[in-house]
Amino acid sequence: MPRDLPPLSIDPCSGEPIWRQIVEQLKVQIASRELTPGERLPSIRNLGSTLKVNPRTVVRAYEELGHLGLVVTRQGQGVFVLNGEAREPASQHARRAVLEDLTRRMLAEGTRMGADADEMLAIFEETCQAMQLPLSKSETTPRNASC
Amino acid sequence: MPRDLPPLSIDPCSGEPIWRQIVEQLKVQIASRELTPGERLPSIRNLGSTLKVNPRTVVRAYEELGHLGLVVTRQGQGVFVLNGEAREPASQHARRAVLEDLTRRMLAEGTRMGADADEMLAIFEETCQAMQLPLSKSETTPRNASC
Amino acid sequence: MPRDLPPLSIDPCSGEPIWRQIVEQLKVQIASRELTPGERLPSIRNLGSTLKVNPRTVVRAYEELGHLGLVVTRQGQGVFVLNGEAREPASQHARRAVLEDLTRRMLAEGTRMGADADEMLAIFEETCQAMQLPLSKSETTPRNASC
Amino acid sequence: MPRDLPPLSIDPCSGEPIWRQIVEQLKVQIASRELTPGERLPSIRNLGSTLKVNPRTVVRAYEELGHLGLVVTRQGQGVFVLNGEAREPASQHARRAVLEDLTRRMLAEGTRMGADADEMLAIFEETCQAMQLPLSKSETTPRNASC
DNA sequence: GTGGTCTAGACCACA
DNA sequence: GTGGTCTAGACCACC
Repeated sequence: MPRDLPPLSIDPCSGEPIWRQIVEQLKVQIASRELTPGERLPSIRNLGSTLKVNPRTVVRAYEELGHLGLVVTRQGQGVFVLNGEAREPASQHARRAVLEDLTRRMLAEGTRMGADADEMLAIFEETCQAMQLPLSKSETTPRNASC
Repeated sequence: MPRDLPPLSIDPCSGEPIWRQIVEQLKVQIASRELTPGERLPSIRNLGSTLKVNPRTVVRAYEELGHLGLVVTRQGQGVFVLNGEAREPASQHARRAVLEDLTRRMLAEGTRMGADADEMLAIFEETCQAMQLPLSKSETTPRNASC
Repeated sequence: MPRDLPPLSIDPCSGEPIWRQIVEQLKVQIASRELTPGERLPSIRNLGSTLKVNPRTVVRAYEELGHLGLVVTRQGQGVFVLNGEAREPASQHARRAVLEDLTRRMLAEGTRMGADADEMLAIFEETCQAMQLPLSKSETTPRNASC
Repeated sequence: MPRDLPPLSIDPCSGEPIWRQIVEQLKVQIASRELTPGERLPSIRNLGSTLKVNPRTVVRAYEELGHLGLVVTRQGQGVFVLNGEAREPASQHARRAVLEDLTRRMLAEGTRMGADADEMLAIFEETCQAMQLPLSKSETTPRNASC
């Protein structure tokens, strides 16, 4: 008996393709362990009717997740989340390029909307916590007040 | 005599539309003050031939920057960077929603590629510095002043 | 089965760009509820061939309506009229500035053509009625109820 | 000795051509008698330097006003406002078509920005008053309070 | 010189 | 079927 999976929110009016919206949200859920390795994703028909989108669109999203190495399709059984540790990580150099680019875009968008770097850092740290990605230098732990 | 403007790198094979690639890079350059308020962007024809893309594609990008409130076009003169301070910022609520989403995506992508939260925080801070967005960094300043 | 949509009249010889003519007429139709919220606009290709203009020109018009917050496009499905009530109104101050300017221009043009204020007021009131924008008209209701 | 003429405000960033902005504002000033028949407009060089625009642009605007029959150029002497009564008015039918169109656009734009018909009527009446275009049914005059 | 408009047509992505 | 992107080129308007 499959547990209730975390919901997805789709905006058909957004410029972003629906299949990509699904991919992005599932990527986040997998990274934050809301979807755990070995777990089965909702069936294509099921998710399609839940989100009120064409099943073909769901197929497109699951294919993309497969290409990214996050899920695997077992014929006739369904689509399953893969174990992250099993995948070999990208080179640090490649990671850095991608992450710098994403960070630059986030900072640019935040700046455009009037946020400063501190505000964005706070959001960054909170989001790490919310996604259960621990930061080693826990700057929110109490420091000896008596010092 | 116009100064040399920072270069743009376009990948026509990437799935991302060329005009959007231009927008993203110019957004970053404006946020980081590589392009300063009042400065003129390269002319449409000029940038088109530099990037080897159709001038119409550049027009599309400049229009989008105009809708984002980052540039204005003065007829017959060119397209100019607007002063960010003049724009009224988005509500903190709206900012937060957008920035949380972008951050979640970045963290998810980083996790997928094998980075941990500390590595991403380091990249975040370096990128802030590189884009000249100062952090007050109170959490790294010594706390033992009273010690 | 889509109903017959109200016709548009385009004058390619007018100095006004065709896409802007389309925008203006659709704005009026949306304001007067000739096009109701949720309704689909004619498809780009369809309207293009109807008006004998290039589909790109129609795209330009629909994009502008999107930026004005009057329509949204759903990928692969079409362009749909948005619910006006859902949009938050502009500040009264901003409204006033724009409307005063438009009114001044209308009065100036009418004066130039030999109309007086009463004639223009009559046209104003009739047009309100034709567009189904009800006036409370307290100033024309009989005031002698207590007499 | 020419009196100080009412100022013009030009926005080079607005999409509207500068020469048309000049035309529109002068049309309003002539209709409201801020510029009286027989009066001389500022010289082309003068207005060009005042508004910081190319003198050619001013020429374009004055030409248009000439075509509209609002001013006349006397070689070597300047550009003069014509007497409105001297022009024969357009047919009522033509007037009506133009004014209805302008009114529809104003109502559509106001509706988009969240104004209702009463608000727009109030602005209409105030603007008539500000432009010295008297309305015969003076709905703002006091009615017998004792009734 | 600058940007803006319109056309014609190919190709792709989305649902 | 829908809309989105890119190209190529002509022509105009603006300053």
